Amino acid sequence: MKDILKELNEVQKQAVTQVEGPVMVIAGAGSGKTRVLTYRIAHLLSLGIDPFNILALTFTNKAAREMKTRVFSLIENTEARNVWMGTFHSIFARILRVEGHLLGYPSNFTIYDMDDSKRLIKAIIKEQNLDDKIYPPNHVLSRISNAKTNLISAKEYSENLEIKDADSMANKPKIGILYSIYSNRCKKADAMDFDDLLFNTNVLLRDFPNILFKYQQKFKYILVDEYQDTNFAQYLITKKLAANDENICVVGDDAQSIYAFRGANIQNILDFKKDYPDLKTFKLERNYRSTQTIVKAANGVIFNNKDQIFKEIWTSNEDGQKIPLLTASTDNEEGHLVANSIFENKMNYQLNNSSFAILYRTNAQSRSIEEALRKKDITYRIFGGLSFYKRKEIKDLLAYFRLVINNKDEEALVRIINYPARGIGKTSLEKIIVAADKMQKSLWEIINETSVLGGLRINTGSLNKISVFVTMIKSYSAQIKSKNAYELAKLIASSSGILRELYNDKTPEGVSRYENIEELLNAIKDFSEKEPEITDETRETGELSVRTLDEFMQDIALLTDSDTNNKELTDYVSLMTIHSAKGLEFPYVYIVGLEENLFPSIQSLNSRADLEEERRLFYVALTRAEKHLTISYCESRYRWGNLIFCEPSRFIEEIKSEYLDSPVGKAFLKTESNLEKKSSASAWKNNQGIQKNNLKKISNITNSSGVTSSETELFQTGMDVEHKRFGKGKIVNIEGTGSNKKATVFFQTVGQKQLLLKFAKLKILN
DNA sequence: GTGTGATATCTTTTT
DNA sequence: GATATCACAC
Repeated sequence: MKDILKELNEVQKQAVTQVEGPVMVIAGAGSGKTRVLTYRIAHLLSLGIDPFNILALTFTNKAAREMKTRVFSLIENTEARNVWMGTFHSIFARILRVEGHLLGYPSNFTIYDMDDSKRLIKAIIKEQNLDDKIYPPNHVLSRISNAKTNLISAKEYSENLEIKDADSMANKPKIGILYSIYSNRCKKADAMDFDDLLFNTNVLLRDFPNILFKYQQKFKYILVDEYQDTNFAQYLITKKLAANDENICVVGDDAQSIYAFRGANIQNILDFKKDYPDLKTFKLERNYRSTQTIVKAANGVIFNNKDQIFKEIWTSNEDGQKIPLLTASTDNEEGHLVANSIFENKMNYQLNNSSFAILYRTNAQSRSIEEALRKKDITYRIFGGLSFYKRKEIKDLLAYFRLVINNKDEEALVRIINYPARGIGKTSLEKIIVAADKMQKSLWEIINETSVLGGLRINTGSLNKISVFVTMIKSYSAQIKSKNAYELAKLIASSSGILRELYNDKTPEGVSRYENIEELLNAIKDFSEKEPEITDETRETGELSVRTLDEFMQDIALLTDSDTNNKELTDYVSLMTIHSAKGLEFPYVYIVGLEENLFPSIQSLNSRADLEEERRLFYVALTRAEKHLTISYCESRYRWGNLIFCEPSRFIEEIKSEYLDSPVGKAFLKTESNLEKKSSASAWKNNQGIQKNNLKKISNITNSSGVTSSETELFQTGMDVEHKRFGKGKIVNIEGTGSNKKATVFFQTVGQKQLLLKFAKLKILN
């Protein structure tokens, strides 16, 4: 093995080689945090430490994957794949699959995602005859989630006077009851939600000392990434696991703590020393990523926060260019300005699309940007948002898999008992749910017992249909262990009627759904043919099992972000929220939508802590940039369909003017005061004018590209068109002449297609 | 019991 | 502007 330590600076090397005892690494943005983690793992392995004794925890799948690839590239030895590297949730799920029986869960328990939890809580609120205006599902869910991440059980929640008072004061005294019903229902369904994975792991380690001991022995070396984002449950679990040897190394940056809203407690990193008096602390303050300008601008911004560990991030990189501030009158114009700027930079410096990232505060902002990029024919990819696994047709088929694997999975059952329509309607289902509640049984147990089902006064037609359904699911369940994942998945997809249903749907949406199902089946095929993973069990028995459907489902249950691997796309501009950009870096970064009430978000303005979190978020955004950073805001934007006016964000002013591209920087102050004085009517008129101008500009450009008189000449870039089969779309590019003229059209449902205009029979929509 | 239009709510960020 | 739910007709 090469001497990897040579590739580290002095502090990094110390952090990597301090193998024994508690270690905390405070790693500023771009200071080589991931480098320290990966080299530390490599170093541990090079010392001959068994990979099975190493546990590395991250927050996102992306980070886990990144870490794996980087460790693999450092260590030629394939043993590295036996290190337990993964997200908190996936590692704990793995433990619970083995040990969960102690808590009364089978190893095939289902993991409920947010949608499932929401559906369930909604149903419960309704069943309890509560007003969902007083008990908004999201709010109830977040109360429950909050309790769980602080390890407060439903029972403790109801008995806690302080909580009781708080809920009564808020006129929501029933939340404790909802919590306890929700927990019961999950339990009855053999299901855990995201928070349960943490909560139950803690219960397991708390109530079963022998299990705690087992994992303490196993995980002799623990590494935790992004420690500033741990919540109480995660904090306590890692502490327990490390209690024996105290070989725990946490890496983080308090300035980048951006998950307080979901229970992360910044105090965990600030107080780490209290738990481990003989802690060794290393501060990585040298930034290798960004230019002087970017580093100093970011330092200036974060300086406005009160709560932080003092550190001075510095860099010896070049000064770099100042930060341009783009001012747009509308969100669409903002998109154009950004797209133009990217286009120019690409041309001037001969850059790939992948050198660029556009970051925003909310997912909804991506649309105007997307349109502008499409018009400029710049390939992009959106991360987050509606991922593959969240699409309806995919969730439907997955619900079949889930029910087959775990018959008690209520959410899955409700979803598909009548999909495709098989004559089991609302009334029958309601009777089943009521009976299940009364008898404290799962829905499956009700419909699986003919004697019970018979007593429910469901009409005989439906009764027969239910029993056919039960028989079908049972026949699949019987084949889980014998068939490989792909064979069984294909069988279910076709014989359940899902494939037929979608095949018969010839609308563009239907076609695309059918293709998505095919894609899912292909993914399962890949999975089935992949070499089986070496587990602890394999290690003991030497047996490599068939890759079955339930293994596949375990693999994907916790994949939520953009984890589908797009094979064709390689060079694209990245679009994502700042939250999902954490840990990434790009040469050119655009931060858009810097407006009051959007960034900082309107809901963060009430408390200092929330505002500071927004500022840290801005800090994260700034420090993603390597060479060049651009920020932008607009004076008006569409939000929930209405035009609203915006003021520039306070964060813009927090960047010292010496780092901003000044002429634009000064101008915004004027616009701000002007805008306030403008009556909304005149501002609106003004705005219309601007939009018209923009339209004109665009059509001028496209008009200039060759004119001959034929029908195909009517089509121009940017037009909205409709296609008989693909539906509505937008022309993004036109090339060729005369009868060979081709158009690239981006369709809402099926994506980009190249069409020969003389055959396409496109209808112009506007 | 099924399918279709009308309408309310939504937008913070994610495992 | 988009989605999920609801009322209503068949």
